[in-house]
Amino acid sequence: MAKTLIDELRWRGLLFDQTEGAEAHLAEEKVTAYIGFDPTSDSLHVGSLLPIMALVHLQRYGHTPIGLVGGATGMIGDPSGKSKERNLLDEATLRKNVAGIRSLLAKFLDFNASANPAKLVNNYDWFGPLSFISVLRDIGKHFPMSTMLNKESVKRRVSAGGISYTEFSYMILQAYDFLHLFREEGCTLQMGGSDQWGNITAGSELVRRAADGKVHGVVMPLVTNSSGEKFGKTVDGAVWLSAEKTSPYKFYQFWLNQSDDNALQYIKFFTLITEEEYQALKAKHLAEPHLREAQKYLAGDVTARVHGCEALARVEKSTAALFGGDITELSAQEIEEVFQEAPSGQLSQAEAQEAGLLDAMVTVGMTKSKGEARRLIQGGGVSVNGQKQDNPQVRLNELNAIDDRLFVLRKGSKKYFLLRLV
RNA sequence: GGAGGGAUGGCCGAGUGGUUAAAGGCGACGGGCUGUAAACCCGUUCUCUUUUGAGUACACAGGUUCAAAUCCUGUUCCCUCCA
Repeated sequence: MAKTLIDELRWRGLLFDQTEGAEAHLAEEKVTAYIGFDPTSDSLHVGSLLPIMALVHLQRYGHTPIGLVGGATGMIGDPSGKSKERNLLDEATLRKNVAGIRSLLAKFLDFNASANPAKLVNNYDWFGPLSFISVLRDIGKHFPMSTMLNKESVKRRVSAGGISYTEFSYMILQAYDFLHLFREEGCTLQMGGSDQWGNITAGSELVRRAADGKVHGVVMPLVTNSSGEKFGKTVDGAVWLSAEKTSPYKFYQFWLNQSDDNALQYIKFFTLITEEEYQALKAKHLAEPHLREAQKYLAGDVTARVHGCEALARVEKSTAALFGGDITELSAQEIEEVFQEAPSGQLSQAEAQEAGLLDAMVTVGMTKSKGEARRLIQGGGVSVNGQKQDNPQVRLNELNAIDDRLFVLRKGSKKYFLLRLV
Protein backbone atom coordinates (compact mmCIF):
# COMPACT_ATOMS: atom_id res chain seq x y z
CA MET A 1 0.00 0.00 0.00
CA ALA A 2 1.31 3.39 -0.93
CA LYS A 3 2.33 5.76 1.76
CA THR A 4 -0.31 8.31 2.62
CA LEU A 5 -0.12 11.78 3.99
CA ILE A 6 -1.17 10.45 7.36
CA ASP A 7 1.68 7.94 7.31
CA GLU A 8 4.02 10.77 6.47
CA LEU A 9 2.80 12.89 9.35
CA ARG A 10 2.86 9.93 11.67
CA TRP A 11 6.51 9.00 11.29
CA ARG A 12 7.46 12.64 11.62
CA GLY A 13 5.61 12.90 14.90
CA LEU A 14 3.29 15.47 13.38
CA LEU A 15 0.06 13.60 13.95
CA PHE A 16 -1.62 14.60 17.18
CA ASP A 17 -5.21 13.70 16.51
CA GLN A 18 -7.61 13.21 13.61
CA THR A 19 -11.32 12.95 13.17
CA GLU A 20 -12.75 9.54 12.47
CA GLY A 21 -12.38 8.53 8.86
CA ALA A 22 -9.80 11.18 8.01
CA GLU A 23 -7.12 8.64 7.23
CA ALA A 24 -9.32 6.61 4.89
CA HIS A 25 -10.54 9.76 3.21
CA LEU A 26 -6.98 10.91 2.48
CA ALA A 27 -5.99 7.47 1.22
CA GLU A 28 -8.92 7.19 -1.15
CA GLU A 29 -8.89 10.47 -2.97
CA LYS A 30 -7.09 13.71 -3.64
CA VAL A 31 -8.58 16.19 -1.27
CA THR A 32 -8.56 19.91 -0.85
CA ALA A 33 -7.44 20.99 2.57
CA TYR A 34 -6.78 24.24 4.34
CA ILE A 35 -4.94 25.68 7.29
CA GLY A 36 -5.64 29.05 8.80
CA PHE A 37 -3.00 31.65 9.63
CA ASP A 38 -3.47 34.40 12.10
CA PRO A 39 -2.49 37.81 10.69
CA THR A 40 -1.58 39.45 13.98
CA SER A 41 1.79 40.42 12.56
CA ASP A 42 3.10 41.16 9.09
CA SER A 43 5.47 38.25 9.26
CA LEU A 44 5.20 34.76 10.59
CA HIS A 45 7.67 33.43 13.09
CA VAL A 46 9.21 30.00 13.21
CA GLY A 47 6.27 28.66 15.19
CA SER A 48 4.14 29.03 12.05
CA LEU A 49 6.56 26.92 10.10
CA LEU A 50 4.84 23.76 11.19
CA PRO A 51 1.46 24.45 9.58
CA ILE A 52 3.30 25.70 6.52
CA MET A 53 5.14 22.41 6.27
CA ALA A 54 1.82 20.63 6.65
CA LEU A 55 0.60 22.43 3.54
CA VAL A 56 3.79 21.47 1.75
CA HIS A 57 3.28 17.82 2.62
CA LEU A 58 -0.31 18.04 1.43
CA GLN A 59 0.80 19.29 -1.92
CA ARG A 60 3.53 16.68 -2.21
CA TYR A 61 0.96 13.96 -1.74
CA GLY A 62 -1.12 15.35 -4.56
CA HIS A 63 -3.69 17.11 -2.44
CA THR A 64 -4.62 20.71 -2.97
CA PRO A 65 -3.48 23.03 -0.18
CA ILE A 66 -5.25 26.22 0.69
CA GLY A 67 -3.69 28.78 2.95
CA LEU A 68 -6.31 30.84 4.66
CA VAL A 69 -5.31 34.16 6.13
CA GLY A 70 -7.70 35.30 8.76
CA GLY A 71 -8.35 38.86 7.66
CA ALA A 72 -11.74 38.70 9.32
CA THR A 73 -11.08 36.31 12.18
CA GLY A 74 -7.95 38.27 13.03
CA MET A 75 -10.19 41.22 13.73
CA ILE A 76 -11.99 39.19 16.37
CA GLY A 77 -9.24 37.24 18.09
CA ASP A 78 -9.06 33.57 18.88
CA PRO A 79 -9.74 32.83 22.54
CA SER A 80 -8.04 29.42 22.31
CA GLY A 81 -5.07 29.24 24.61
CA LYS A 82 -5.46 32.84 25.66
CA SER A 83 -6.28 33.87 29.15
CA LYS A 84 -7.10 37.45 28.42
CA GLU A 85 -9.28 39.33 26.01
CA ARG A 86 -7.25 40.28 22.98
CA ASN A 87 -6.65 43.66 21.52
CA LEU A 88 -8.38 44.18 18.23
CA LEU A 89 -6.34 45.07 15.18
CA ASP A 90 -7.42 47.79 12.85
CA GLU A 91 -8.21 47.16 9.24
CA ALA A 92 -5.18 48.83 7.68
CA THR A 93 -2.74 46.89 9.84
CA LEU A 94 -4.49 43.68 8.97
CA ARG A 95 -4.34 44.37 5.27
CA LYS A 96 -0.61 44.90 5.50
CA ASN A 97 -0.15 41.75 7.56
CA VAL A 98 -2.19 39.65 5.18
CA ALA A 99 -0.04 40.80 2.26
CA GLY A 100 3.13 39.91 4.18
CA ILE A 101 1.93 36.42 4.94
CA ARG A 102 0.85 35.94 1.36
CA SER A 103 4.35 36.60 0.03
CA LEU A 104 5.86 34.36 2.64
CA LEU A 105 3.68 31.37 1.86
CA ALA A 106 4.56 31.78 -1.78
CA LYS A 107 8.09 30.64 -0.97
CA PHE A 108 6.93 27.25 0.14
CA LEU A 109 4.03 26.32 -2.06
CA ASP A 110 3.65 25.81 -5.78
CA PHE A 111 0.87 28.03 -7.05
CA ASN A 112 1.29 26.93 -10.66
CA ALA A 113 1.11 23.17 -10.33
CA SER A 114 -1.12 21.86 -13.07
CA ALA A 115 -3.05 19.30 -11.05
CA ASN A 116 -3.16 20.76 -7.59
CA PRO A 117 -2.03 24.38 -7.46
CA ALA A 118 -1.90 25.90 -4.00
CA LYS A 119 -4.36 28.63 -3.23
CA LEU A 120 -4.50 31.51 -0.84
CA VAL A 121 -7.73 32.91 0.45
CA ASN A 122 -8.64 35.63 2.87
CA ASN A 123 -11.74 35.10 4.90
CA TYR A 124 -12.38 38.84 4.95
CA ASP A 125 -13.50 38.38 1.35
CA TRP A 126 -16.55 36.43 2.38
CA PHE A 127 -17.13 37.86 5.82
CA GLY A 128 -16.98 41.44 4.64
CA PRO A 129 -20.24 41.32 2.64
CA LEU A 130 -22.03 39.08 5.13
CA SER A 131 -24.81 40.76 7.08
CA PHE A 132 -25.39 40.24 10.75
CA ILE A 133 -28.95 39.11 10.10
CA SER A 134 -27.91 36.42 7.66
CA VAL A 135 -25.26 35.19 10.07
CA LEU A 136 -27.82 34.79 12.81
CA ARG A 137 -30.38 33.14 10.51
CA ASP A 138 -28.19 30.87 8.44
CA ILE A 139 -25.25 30.09 10.66
CA GLY A 140 -26.19 30.78 14.24
CA LYS A 141 -29.13 28.43 13.96
CA HIS A 142 -26.73 25.53 13.67
CA PHE A 143 -24.86 26.26 16.87
CA PRO A 144 -26.46 24.80 19.98
CA MET A 145 -25.62 26.95 22.96
CA SER A 146 -24.80 23.93 25.07
CA THR A 147 -22.07 22.81 22.68
CA MET A 148 -20.50 26.24 22.53
CA LEU A 149 -20.48 26.66 26.28
CA ASN A 150 -18.89 23.25 26.65
CA LYS A 151 -15.86 24.16 24.57
CA GLU A 152 -12.75 23.95 26.64
CA SER A 153 -11.50 27.35 25.56
CA VAL A 154 -14.76 29.00 26.52
CA LYS A 155 -15.11 27.26 29.86
CA ARG A 156 -11.62 28.19 30.89
CA ARG A 157 -12.15 31.81 29.99
CA VAL A 158 -15.50 32.10 31.71
CA SER A 159 -14.05 30.78 34.95
CA ALA A 160 -10.91 32.89 34.60
CA GLY A 161 -12.65 36.21 34.55
CA GLY A 162 -14.87 36.29 31.53
CA ILE A 163 -15.03 36.43 27.79
CA SER A 164 -16.70 38.99 25.59
CA TYR A 165 -19.45 38.16 23.12
CA THR A 166 -17.01 39.07 20.36
CA GLU A 167 -14.45 36.44 21.22
CA PHE A 168 -17.16 33.99 22.14
CA SER A 169 -18.38 34.27 18.55
CA TYR A 170 -14.96 33.52 17.15
CA MET A 171 -15.66 29.84 16.77
CA ILE A 172 -18.71 30.64 14.67
CA LEU A 173 -16.59 32.61 12.24
CA GLN A 174 -13.95 29.96 12.06
CA ALA A 175 -16.52 27.23 11.58
CA TYR A 176 -18.07 29.25 8.79
CA ASP A 177 -14.71 29.36 7.03
CA PHE A 178 -14.85 25.61 6.74
CA LEU A 179 -18.41 25.68 5.46
CA HIS A 180 -17.57 28.34 2.91
CA LEU A 181 -14.51 26.49 1.63
CA PHE A 182 -16.47 23.26 1.51
CA ARG A 183 -19.08 24.88 -0.69
CA GLU A 184 -16.82 26.99 -2.89
CA GLU A 185 -13.67 24.89 -3.15
CA GLY A 186 -14.83 21.40 -2.29
CA CYS A 187 -12.55 21.54 0.70
CA THR A 188 -12.99 18.53 2.96
CA LEU A 189 -10.12 18.75 5.40
CA GLN A 190 -8.83 21.28 7.86
CA MET A 191 -5.49 20.99 9.55
CA GLY A 192 -3.94 22.98 12.34
CA GLY A 193 -2.19 22.93 15.68
CA SER A 194 -3.76 20.87 18.40
CA ASP A 195 -5.03 24.07 20.02
CA GLN A 196 -7.31 24.41 16.99
CA TRP A 197 -9.09 21.13 17.63
CA GLY A 198 -12.14 22.77 19.12
CA ASN A 199 -12.47 25.18 16.23
CA ILE A 200 -12.00 22.44 13.67
CA THR A 201 -14.62 20.15 15.12
CA ALA A 202 -16.98 23.10 15.37
CA GLY A 203 -16.41 23.62 11.66
CA SER A 204 -17.05 20.03 10.64
CA GLU A 205 -20.15 20.05 12.82
CA LEU A 206 -21.43 23.10 10.98
CA VAL A 207 -20.76 21.56 7.57
CA ARG A 208 -22.70 18.48 8.61
CA ARG A 209 -25.68 20.45 9.88
CA ALA A 210 -25.81 23.18 7.27
CA ALA A 211 -24.68 21.38 4.14
CA ASP A 212 -25.04 17.74 5.06
CA GLY A 213 -21.38 17.21 4.23
CA LYS A 214 -18.71 15.02 5.76
CA VAL A 215 -15.45 16.83 6.38
CA HIS A 216 -12.39 15.98 8.41
CA GLY A 217 -9.79 17.45 10.69
CA VAL A 218 -6.19 16.58 11.40
CA VAL A 219 -4.21 18.37 14.07
CA MET A 220 -0.52 18.51 14.79
CA PRO A 221 1.19 18.76 18.15
CA LEU A 222 2.26 22.16 19.39
CA VAL A 223 5.99 22.50 19.10
CA THR A 224 7.91 22.86 22.30
CA ASN A 225 11.54 22.28 23.02
CA SER A 226 12.67 19.39 25.19
CA SER A 227 11.97 21.30 28.39
CA GLY A 228 8.44 22.06 27.31
CA GLU A 229 8.97 25.73 26.65
CA LYS A 230 7.38 27.60 23.85
CA PHE A 231 9.19 27.18 20.58
CA GLY A 232 10.68 30.02 18.62
CA LYS A 233 11.33 32.50 21.36
CA THR A 234 14.83 33.56 22.23
CA VAL A 235 16.05 36.09 24.73
CA ASP A 236 15.96 38.66 21.94
CA GLY A 237 12.36 37.86 21.11
CA ALA A 238 10.67 35.76 18.49
CA VAL A 239 12.52 34.35 15.51
CA TRP A 240 10.79 35.63 12.40
CA LEU A 241 10.73 34.23 8.94
CA SER A 242 11.33 37.51 7.14
CA ALA A 243 14.87 38.74 6.65
CA GLU A 244 13.89 42.26 7.72
CA LYS A 245 12.81 41.11 11.16
CA THR A 246 15.37 38.37 11.80
CA SER A 247 18.57 38.39 9.79
CA PRO A 248 19.40 35.18 7.93
CA TYR A 249 22.50 34.93 10.08
CA LYS A 250 20.58 34.96 13.30
CA PHE A 251 17.97 32.66 11.83
CA TYR A 252 20.67 30.15 10.93
CA GLN A 253 22.19 30.42 14.37
CA PHE A 254 18.84 29.79 16.00
CA TRP A 255 18.62 26.38 14.37
CA LEU A 256 22.28 25.59 14.78
CA ASN A 257 22.08 26.11 18.52
CA GLN A 258 19.30 23.62 19.12
CA SER A 259 20.06 20.81 21.54
CA ASP A 260 20.65 17.34 20.14
CA ASP A 261 17.19 16.07 21.00
CA ASN A 262 15.43 19.07 19.61
CA ALA A 263 17.53 19.14 16.44
CA LEU A 264 16.58 15.57 15.58
CA GLN A 265 12.96 16.24 16.33
CA TYR A 266 12.92 19.47 14.34
CA ILE A 267 14.50 17.83 11.32
CA LYS A 268 11.43 15.63 11.13
CA PHE A 269 9.18 18.62 11.63
CA PHE A 270 10.73 21.23 9.42
CA THR A 271 12.62 19.56 6.62
CA LEU A 272 11.55 17.24 3.84
CA ILE A 273 14.07 14.59 4.75
CA THR A 274 12.98 11.06 3.91
CA GLU A 275 12.64 8.49 6.62
CA GLU A 276 15.65 6.53 5.34
CA GLU A 277 17.84 9.63 5.21
CA TYR A 278 16.66 10.58 8.63
CA GLN A 279 17.59 7.24 10.17
CA ALA A 280 21.03 7.45 8.60
CA LEU A 281 21.55 10.99 9.84
CA LYS A 282 20.34 10.11 13.29
CA ALA A 283 22.69 7.15 13.52
CA LYS A 284 25.57 9.32 12.41
CA HIS A 285 24.67 12.04 14.86
CA LEU A 286 24.42 9.65 17.78
CA ALA A 287 27.75 8.08 16.87
CA GLU A 288 29.56 11.40 16.59
CA PRO A 289 27.49 13.98 18.41
CA HIS A 290 30.32 16.52 18.58
CA LEU A 291 30.19 16.96 14.81
CA ARG A 292 26.62 18.19 15.18
CA GLU A 293 25.54 16.86 11.85
CA ALA A 294 21.91 17.11 12.89
CA GLN A 295 22.09 20.79 13.78
CA LYS A 296 23.97 21.61 10.59
CA TYR A 297 21.52 19.73 8.44
CA LEU A 298 18.59 21.39 10.16
CA ALA A 299 19.99 24.90 10.00
CA GLY A 300 21.14 24.53 6.42
CA ASP A 301 17.93 23.05 5.13
CA VAL A 302 15.56 25.45 6.82
CA THR A 303 17.65 28.53 6.09
CA ALA A 304 17.91 27.60 2.42
CA ARG A 305 14.17 27.13 2.13
CA VAL A 306 13.28 30.34 3.92
CA HIS A 307 16.02 32.68 2.78
CA GLY A 308 17.44 30.99 -0.32
CA CYS A 309 20.70 29.23 -1.13
CA GLU A 310 22.62 32.44 -1.67
CA ALA A 311 21.78 33.72 1.77
CA LEU A 312 22.72 30.37 3.24
CA ALA A 313 26.14 30.52 1.60
CA ARG A 314 26.70 33.98 3.06
CA VAL A 315 25.74 33.05 6.59
CA GLU A 316 27.84 29.91 6.42
CA LYS A 317 30.84 31.99 5.46
CA SER A 318 30.17 34.42 8.26
CA THR A 319 29.68 31.60 10.73
CA ALA A 320 32.96 30.02 9.73
CA ALA A 321 34.77 33.33 10.19
CA LEU A 322 33.18 34.08 13.53
CA PHE A 323 33.59 30.67 15.08
CA GLY A 324 37.07 29.35 14.63
CA GLY A 325 38.06 31.53 11.73
CA ASP A 326 39.31 35.08 11.62
CA ILE A 327 36.80 37.85 11.69
CA THR A 328 39.12 40.18 9.80
CA GLU A 329 38.62 38.00 6.72
CA LEU A 330 35.20 39.56 6.39
CA SER A 331 34.67 42.92 4.76
CA ALA A 332 33.02 45.74 6.67
CA GLN A 333 29.98 45.21 4.48
CA GLU A 334 29.68 41.54 5.35
CA ILE A 335 30.06 42.36 9.01
CA GLU A 336 27.28 44.91 8.81
CA GLU A 337 25.02 42.22 7.46
CA VAL A 338 25.90 39.60 10.04
CA PHE A 339 25.39 42.04 12.87
CA GLN A 340 22.27 43.62 11.50
CA GLU A 341 20.51 43.39 14.85
CA ALA A 342 23.60 43.80 17.03
CA PRO A 343 23.54 46.85 19.30
CA SER A 344 25.80 49.53 17.94
CA GLY A 345 27.12 52.97 18.55
CA GLN A 346 29.21 55.47 16.68
CA LEU A 347 32.01 57.90 17.27
CA SER A 348 33.46 60.51 14.98
CA GLN A 349 36.98 59.92 13.74
CA ALA A 350 38.15 62.75 15.97
CA GLU A 351 36.47 61.32 19.05
CA ALA A 352 37.93 57.92 18.29
CA GLN A 353 41.42 59.42 18.44
CA GLU A 354 40.76 60.43 22.03
CA ALA A 355 38.68 57.51 23.20
CA GLY A 356 39.83 54.40 24.98
CA LEU A 357 38.33 50.95 24.84
CA LEU A 358 36.38 51.65 28.03
CA ASP A 359 34.63 54.59 26.40
CA ALA A 360 33.85 52.51 23.35
CA MET A 361 32.25 49.79 25.43
CA VAL A 362 29.99 52.28 27.14
CA THR A 363 29.17 53.96 23.82
CA VAL A 364 27.91 50.77 22.19
CA GLY A 365 25.97 49.86 25.31
CA MET A 366 27.98 46.81 26.25
CA THR A 367 28.34 48.06 29.80
CA LYS A 368 26.62 50.76 31.77
CA SER A 369 29.74 52.30 33.25
CA LYS A 370 33.44 52.39 32.79
CA GLY A 371 33.86 50.59 36.10
CA GLU A 372 31.83 47.68 34.85
CA ALA A 373 33.70 47.73 31.56
CA ARG A 374 36.99 47.54 33.44
CA ARG A 375 35.85 44.55 35.47
CA LEU A 376 34.70 42.79 32.33
CA ILE A 377 38.05 43.26 30.64
CA GLN A 378 39.86 42.08 33.72
CA GLY A 379 37.66 39.01 33.72
CA GLY A 380 38.80 38.28 30.18
CA GLY A 381 35.39 38.78 28.67
CA VAL A 382 36.09 41.31 25.96
CA SER A 383 37.56 41.05 22.51
CA VAL A 384 37.86 43.52 19.68
CA ASN A 385 37.84 42.30 16.07
CA GLY A 386 38.48 38.81 17.35
CA GLN A 387 41.44 39.77 19.56
CA LYS A 388 41.00 39.25 23.27
CA GLN A 389 41.75 42.43 25.21
CA ASP A 390 43.40 42.37 28.61
CA ASN A 391 44.43 45.97 29.03
CA PRO A 392 41.66 48.35 30.14
CA GLN A 393 43.84 51.34 29.29
CA VAL A 394 44.21 50.55 25.60
CA ARG A 395 43.30 53.42 23.24
CA LEU A 396 41.09 52.83 20.25
CA ASN A 397 43.68 54.13 17.83
CA GLU A 398 46.05 51.40 18.98
CA LEU A 399 43.61 48.85 17.60
CA ASN A 400 42.96 48.34 13.90
CA ALA A 401 39.54 49.21 12.61
CA ILE A 402 38.13 47.01 9.86
CA ASP A 403 38.23 49.01 6.61
CA ASP A 404 39.13 51.98 8.84
CA ARG A 405 35.57 52.39 10.01
CA LEU A 406 34.34 49.44 12.03
CA PHE A 407 35.12 47.78 15.32
CA VAL A 408 33.46 44.55 16.32
CA LEU A 409 33.36 44.37 20.09
CA ARG A 410 32.49 41.06 21.63
CA LYS A 411 31.31 40.37 25.15
CA GLY A 412 31.42 36.79 26.27
CA SER A 413 31.34 34.29 23.47
CA LYS A 414 28.29 35.33 21.54
CA LYS A 415 27.30 38.91 22.24
CA TYR A 416 28.47 41.29 19.62
CA PHE A 417 28.42 45.07 19.43
CA LEU A 418 29.41 47.30 16.55
CA LEU A 419 31.24 50.58 16.80
CA ARG A 420 31.14 52.65 13.64
CA LEU A 421 33.50 55.51 12.96
CA VAL A 422 31.85 58.30 11.03
C1' G B 1 -11.68 43.38 68.90
C1' G B 2 -7.36 40.64 71.82
C1' A B 3 -2.14 38.41 71.74
C1' G B 4 2.24 37.74 69.21
C1' G B 5 5.80 37.65 64.94
C1' G B 6 7.84 40.03 60.76
C1' A B 7 9.50 43.82 56.73
C1' U B 8 17.50 43.10 54.80
C1' G B 9 20.65 43.62 48.14
C1' G B 10 17.02 40.83 41.36
C1' C B 11 14.93 36.61 44.63
C1' C B 12 15.51 33.44 49.13
C1' G B 13 17.87 34.12 53.66
C1' A B 14 21.88 35.15 57.94
C1' G B 15 22.96 39.07 60.86
C1' U B 16 20.59 42.25 67.82
C1' G B 17 25.34 48.83 68.88
C1' G B 18 31.54 49.44 66.27
C1' U B 19 36.76 46.50 60.11
C1' U B 20 28.92 44.97 57.81
C1' A B 21 28.60 47.37 51.25
C1' A B 22 26.16 43.39 54.90
C1' A B 23 27.43 35.40 55.58
C1' G B 24 25.24 31.59 52.60
C1' G B 25 22.08 29.96 48.54
C1' C B 26 19.52 30.98 43.83
C1' G B 27 19.54 33.84 39.56
C1' A B 28 22.36 36.88 36.18
C1' C B 29 27.02 38.02 33.86
C1' G B 30 32.31 36.70 32.66
C1' G B 31 36.25 32.80 32.36
C1' G B 32 37.81 27.44 31.92
C1' C B 33 36.34 22.73 29.90
C1' U B 34 33.41 21.38 25.46
C1' G B 35 30.37 20.42 20.21
C1' U B 36 28.81 28.03 19.23
C1' A B 37 25.94 21.91 23.95
C1' A B 38 24.64 19.79 28.76
C1' A B 39 27.05 18.85 33.27
C1' C B 40 31.04 20.56 36.10
C1' C B 41 34.95 24.05 37.99
C1' C B 42 36.62 29.34 38.83
C1' G B 43 35.52 34.63 39.10
C1' U B 44 32.12 39.04 39.22
C1' U B 45 27.40 40.84 40.84
C1' C B 46 24.56 48.78 45.02
C1' U B 47 26.08 53.40 42.00
C1' C B 48 30.09 56.38 39.99
C1' U B 49 35.40 56.11 39.50
C1' U B 50 42.14 57.50 36.41
C1' U B 51 42.20 49.80 40.48
C1' U B 52 44.03 54.25 45.68
C1' G B 53 38.65 56.69 46.30
C1' A B 54 33.69 58.79 46.80
C1' G B 55 28.37 58.39 47.27
C1' U B 56 24.07 55.96 48.54
C1' A B 57 21.78 51.54 51.30
C1' C B 58 18.84 46.96 55.48
C1' A B 59 9.82 49.16 54.77
C1' C B 60 8.85 54.84 55.73
C1' A B 61 9.58 59.25 59.11
C1' G B 62 11.80 60.97 63.35
C1' G B 63 14.99 60.13 67.84
C1' U B 64 19.12 58.10 71.32
C1' U B 65 24.58 57.46 70.58
C1' C B 66 31.34 59.24 69.28
C1' A B 67 29.07 55.07 66.39
C1' A B 68 22.70 51.90 64.45
C1' A B 69 20.39 46.96 59.70
C1' U B 70 20.97 46.28 64.99
C1' C B 71 18.20 50.54 70.68
C1' C B 72 13.55 54.02 71.20
C1' U B 73 8.89 56.50 69.07
C1' G B 74 5.36 57.01 65.27
C1' U B 75 3.44 55.42 60.30
C1' U B 76 2.45 51.78 56.43
C1' C B 77 2.21 46.82 54.94
C1' C B 78 2.42 41.38 55.83
C1' C B 79 1.84 36.80 58.77
C1' U B 80 0.21 33.51 62.99
C1' C B 81 -2.98 32.41 67.12
C1' C B 82 -7.53 33.70 70.02
C1' A B 83 -12.67 36.00 69.62
